[in-house]
Amino acid sequence: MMDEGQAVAAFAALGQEHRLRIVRRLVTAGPDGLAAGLLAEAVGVSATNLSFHLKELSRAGLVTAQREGRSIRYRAAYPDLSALIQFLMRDCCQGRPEVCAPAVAALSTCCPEPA
Amino acid sequence: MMDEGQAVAAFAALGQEHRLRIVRRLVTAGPDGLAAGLLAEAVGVSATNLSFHLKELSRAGLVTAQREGRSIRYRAAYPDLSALIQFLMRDCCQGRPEVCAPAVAALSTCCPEPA
DNA sequence: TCAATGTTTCAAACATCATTGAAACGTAGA
DNA sequence: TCTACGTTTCAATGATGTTTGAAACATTGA
Repeated sequence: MMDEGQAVAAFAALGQEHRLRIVRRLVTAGPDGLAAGLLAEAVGVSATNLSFHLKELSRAGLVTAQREGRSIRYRAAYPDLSALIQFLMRDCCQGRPEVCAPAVAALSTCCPEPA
Repeated sequence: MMDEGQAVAAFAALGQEHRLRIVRRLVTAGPDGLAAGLLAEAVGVSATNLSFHLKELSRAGLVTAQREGRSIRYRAAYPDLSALIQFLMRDCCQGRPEVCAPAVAALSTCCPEPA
């Protein structure tokens, strides 16, 4: 269960153009993730700058790193992204389910069906 | 459909302790929202500081304002919050539905059933 | 019209974040 | 062991964000 401090850190991490691009690129890359070098190219930042942002995202728990030979492979931390969404919407249904139903509907159409 | 710039602004707005509290308090307040004065008390910031943060949230499209006598009533912008969540998860299912299913499941249990 | 209330604006001080280039680090292959 | 490669660390700079208190603004009721 995510607490307020973690959520603030996560949102702050996502509230930066390059970092948001990094996360989205990793999300679309799927569980295999992507090496730092490829990420830098995809996002359009210098290696130095990418490293800075990855450290930030890592601190926020939004990505994970794993060395692989000379490269370092980064992956989106899917469970933490889910937890973040949960946190934001957690309280919204208190007595008023209609309020967050649109969000649920939107996400449901994104994925065929939870198995 | 939310674009990258809007999403960055929204996440940055949420990535600050006081602003996140403001939004969550407004989310739990439901469609009736809350007057600025009550918000300031609930969140624990000065009126001046609250005003600064509300302007930021307003710029990001996350809250709306409406004057009501001497007070100004603020409300969470539910559609924009939904859009933000959609944006974050939009691409995650490309060939890999299992990746964002947990997020969908989490939100589904939060709300009984979308009508 | 005056005073009281609720909120915002402004300017100043302070704190935090992003970017850059050079240097260092770890790994792999010759 | 040497060199090349991929990545991170460091220090310096510039840019942004946050907080504060005083003043201004809008609305209401006397």
